[in-house]
Amino acid sequence: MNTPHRQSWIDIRDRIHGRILDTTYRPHDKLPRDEDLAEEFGCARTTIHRAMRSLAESGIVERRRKGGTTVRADRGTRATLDIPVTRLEVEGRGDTYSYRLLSRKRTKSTASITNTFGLSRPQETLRVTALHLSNARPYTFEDRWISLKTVPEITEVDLAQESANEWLVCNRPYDRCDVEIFANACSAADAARLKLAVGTAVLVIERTTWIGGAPITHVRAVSVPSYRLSASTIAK
Amino acid sequence: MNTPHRQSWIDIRDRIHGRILDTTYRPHDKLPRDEDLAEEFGCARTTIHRAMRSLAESGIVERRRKGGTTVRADRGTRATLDIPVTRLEVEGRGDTYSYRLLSRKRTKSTASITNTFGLSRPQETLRVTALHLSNARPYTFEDRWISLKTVPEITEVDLAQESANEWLVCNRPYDRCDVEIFANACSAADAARLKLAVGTAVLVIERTTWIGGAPITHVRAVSVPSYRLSASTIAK
DNA sequence: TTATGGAATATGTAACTACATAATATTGTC
DNA sequence: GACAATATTATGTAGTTACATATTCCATAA
Repeated sequence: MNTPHRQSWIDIRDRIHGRILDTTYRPHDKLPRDEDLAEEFGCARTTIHRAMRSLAESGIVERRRKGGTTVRADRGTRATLDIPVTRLEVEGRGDTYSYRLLSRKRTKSTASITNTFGLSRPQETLRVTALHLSNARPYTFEDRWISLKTVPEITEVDLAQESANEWLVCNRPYDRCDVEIFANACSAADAARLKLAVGTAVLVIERTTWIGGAPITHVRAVSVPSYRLSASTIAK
Repeated sequence: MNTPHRQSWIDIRDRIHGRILDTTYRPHDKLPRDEDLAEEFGCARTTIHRAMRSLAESGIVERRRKGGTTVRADRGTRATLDIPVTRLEVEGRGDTYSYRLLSRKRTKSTASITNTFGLSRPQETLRVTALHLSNARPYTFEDRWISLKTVPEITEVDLAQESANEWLVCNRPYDRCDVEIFANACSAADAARLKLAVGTAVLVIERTTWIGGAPITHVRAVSVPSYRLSASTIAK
């Protein structure tokens, strides 16, 4: 009698992936329909579907209704980046975290920020600059703009005590986040705050978060030269 | 008679997310069991499961067998980064891509590369340096080490014609990829290759890929100052 | 008190069915 | 031949059932 043999979607995924690796299916090729693969592998279509979703999420194949599944030819590197809350990042290394509020000012958004927020006219914002320290040494400087229309309560938060970042993370979840990462020569102002030489190469992370289409905050975070982002993609 | 009312897992996800946002469920809190939520929302447990997996992938909740689902308190920013193949990135902007092989040498891995590859002893490698150009101007310089044990065929590829990157992407898929991103002051050698002033701030992306535990390649890619990585996380 | 070894339990998932949805393909009309 | 309406089709997913698996918890033994 036959063994029902429950098959794991991971095995199926790896077998399909294997066929892409050994060029049975080449870039631009169309794969068989889920149903045919299911029959071939002797599993349910849902299992094929689960495997395919994983491959699609990894950027290995592309799936379209009615269009079928094709092997992507433009596959680069796809990695999931985790940018932790600075305090936890520092403490996670066993270092001592501290935080210093540098400035806090109610102001209208500049043209650049207005544009980043996708608005047609300037809006009232709270601009906050602050320094995150690791073992009492400057670690990350942040220059933040908070929309007072979206987050009016921020004016009542004691930002000298609690970083805007953490207050927002805990109280203002977002449904969209844009991130930009680039290298920059440290300006005189940033250099002074981070105690670096002017022109030092620093990593800048800019983030803008939104909720329901409304901008919450935009922040430019400049970190010391030792700062590194890392990611690892392992097939599950 | 009652309407069966098919519910989407996306709706369910948003409702659960909403409860996290409005602090019905707070960081560290344990959520009800999937089965109870299913009954409450009037849907199947599989639908709750699908929604929960999405929330877990976004880093919003943490799930453990028997342990249940908890709201993460250490949530930072999680973004999926796509690092495209350089040629496609340049061409995608409508610019003209070109490629120049600078050097190609068989050599033993240095201590640093040996360590990166997770090996105990040096291994034979092919070291390749090359320049990617956009509109005939230097764009990215890459310094690559390819394991000759894992990829012996690379010696037969005409790397003056085809970039090692693209050959590897098409012929040597990987199941693990480590990525590191940081800012660096351009060395004299890198500056000459990219036609930049020494010390210019540049973004460096280091990647190591593996297949079945065996190292394939390690590459250090240095890009011109205008280079930016960007990512956007939109809740599906 | 400390191991340890087995229940109990919450999540994980495979199979099956039925239907939803988005594209594409086809047909009909002008 | 151009275009719009319609049929077809491959993937997407909800619901159900049944079982798998990882932990925690607890009872028992050392």
